[in-house]
Amino acid sequence: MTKNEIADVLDEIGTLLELKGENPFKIRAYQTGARALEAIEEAELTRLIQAEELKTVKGIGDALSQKITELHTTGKLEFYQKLKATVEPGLLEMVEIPGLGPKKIRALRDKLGITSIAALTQACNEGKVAALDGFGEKTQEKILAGIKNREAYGRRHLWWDAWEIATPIVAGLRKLPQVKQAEAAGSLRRGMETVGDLDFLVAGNEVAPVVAWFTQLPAVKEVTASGETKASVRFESGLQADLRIVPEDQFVFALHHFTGSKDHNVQMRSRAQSRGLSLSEWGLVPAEGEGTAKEKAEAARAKKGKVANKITNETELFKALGLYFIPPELREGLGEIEAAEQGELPRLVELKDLHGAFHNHTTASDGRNTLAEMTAAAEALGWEYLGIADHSKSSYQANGLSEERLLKQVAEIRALNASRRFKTHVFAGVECDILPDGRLDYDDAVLAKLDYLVASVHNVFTQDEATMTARIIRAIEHPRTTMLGHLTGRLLLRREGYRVEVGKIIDAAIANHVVIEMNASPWRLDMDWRHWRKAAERGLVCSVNPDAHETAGLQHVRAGINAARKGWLTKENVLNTLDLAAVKKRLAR
DNA sequence: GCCGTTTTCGGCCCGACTGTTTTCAGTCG
Repeated sequence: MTKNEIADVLDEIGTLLELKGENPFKIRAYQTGARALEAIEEAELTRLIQAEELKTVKGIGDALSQKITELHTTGKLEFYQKLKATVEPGLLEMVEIPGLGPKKIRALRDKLGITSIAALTQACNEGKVAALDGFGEKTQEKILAGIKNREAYGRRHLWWDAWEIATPIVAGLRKLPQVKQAEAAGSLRRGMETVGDLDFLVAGNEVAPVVAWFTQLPAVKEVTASGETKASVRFESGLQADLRIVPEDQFVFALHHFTGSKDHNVQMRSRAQSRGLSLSEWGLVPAEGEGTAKEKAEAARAKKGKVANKITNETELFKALGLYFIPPELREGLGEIEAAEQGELPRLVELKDLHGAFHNHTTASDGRNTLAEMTAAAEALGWEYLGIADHSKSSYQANGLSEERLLKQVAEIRALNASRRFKTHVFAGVECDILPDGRLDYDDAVLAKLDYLVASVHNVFTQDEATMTARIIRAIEHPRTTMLGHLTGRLLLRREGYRVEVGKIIDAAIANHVVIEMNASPWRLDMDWRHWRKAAERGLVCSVNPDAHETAGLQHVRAGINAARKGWLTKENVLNTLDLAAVKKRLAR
């Protein structure tokens, strides 16, 4: 079993234990263990298991170590199977209905014998649920609405789509006279590849006009809540958004809190606690004494107290806990706090570091803009160079280029550069299919005419993991291969990637001086950011590639930079931060 | 179930909101 599959099992064990009413801390231990596991590379996991050192991983102890080992070696876990047999499968589905948690689900099962969503729907319609102790009319309605919306609104959204909606809203909020500061927090701010909902945060004292502006936005389809400090809406796409308005001196704490992630916040609070402090969205206050953290923070503000008042931005908040500023993208609870304590946080790559980008398509294959249009767009972005890489001949469906058409395009590119029509230099490349046996799609004589080559898998996704891995490694070992395209072929929210042994491919890429791309298409963001930190430490070079099929697609490098930052990458780790002269030198190797 | 610059036992992040309640449990983030 792969580590992600094992992590899924641990998460499910956590949910099953919840449904059985187990100790909440035990449940959390399984969830923490799952997160710890996801942060380990596949090969490293194998090594740890063989060396019996799994217990050295923080969050994994005796029990989890034994269970992970069993899952990894046999693909099964007796404990899990027995546990699963004691909980009706329908109850697991019911957890996804908003407003229903383990306690209520158990009450429904114990008192009404409900073990499926269908039975639950019927009981609600018959009014039986409202009659239960602890339930009522509102709860019954909410459950029915939740069941109805589960399909339509339960899904996540691409970061890019969420960002396009959020950006003008933040700008609009900042223009309101009542607003002192405004940010979009949450997974959007952390640059996650997909976003569940939007969290807007505003500093200001007047609530009503801001809420009114927000709930009357043209894109709003439905206002789901509107209160004294908060409003919630749903957009046409099903994307939900919360707006919170807080006093100006609380803004920084709320911003940090609602940016998350949950794991990061848990660790930060734990750290505060070990220093005799209590951290919440209200402030950072001494932990001892009477009252909640909220009351203490309010008291501190009322008398212009020291702790809460001094901190006006996140840098100061982190500093108060002995940490350097942690960029939002790193706040996943994956070691960023330890690194911040040691002063070992990387200086993350930024959008403005890019001098150009490889892997872009034109009308020659399946792009929607011509070579000249794409080059003009790159010039408008201030890029020194643009790499063209249209599809190769085996990609019939994408109008892949025959040898003749490819060589014609190379000649066109050479002529365009010679004409000095654009300031942007164009590199002639190809996105070359990796054939099912790992060979490339053209003869060496043709490939020798190119400046660079992106090797990608576009067909026969069904090969088993070992075969696919060997196929890709063979392509990496080809002397003409510059970089590997979309490592797994995944399409976010639509299609899983094909199965590959990522660690082996990373090893092969490093050994052969092959770059692996961060495909910046918002649907791909492949290779996944979770692999990059360790891969880059071992010497792997990244290229942030837009995979643009039209001029607007070049902008997608923004999403790629996000993902690269989540992977702890610096400017030095990214090929296309090099200037033109340096890139030419690198490609000539 | 995990973990330990006071602990190998006794803790484990914190608060808002909702709906159901006369003081709070459950859910959510």
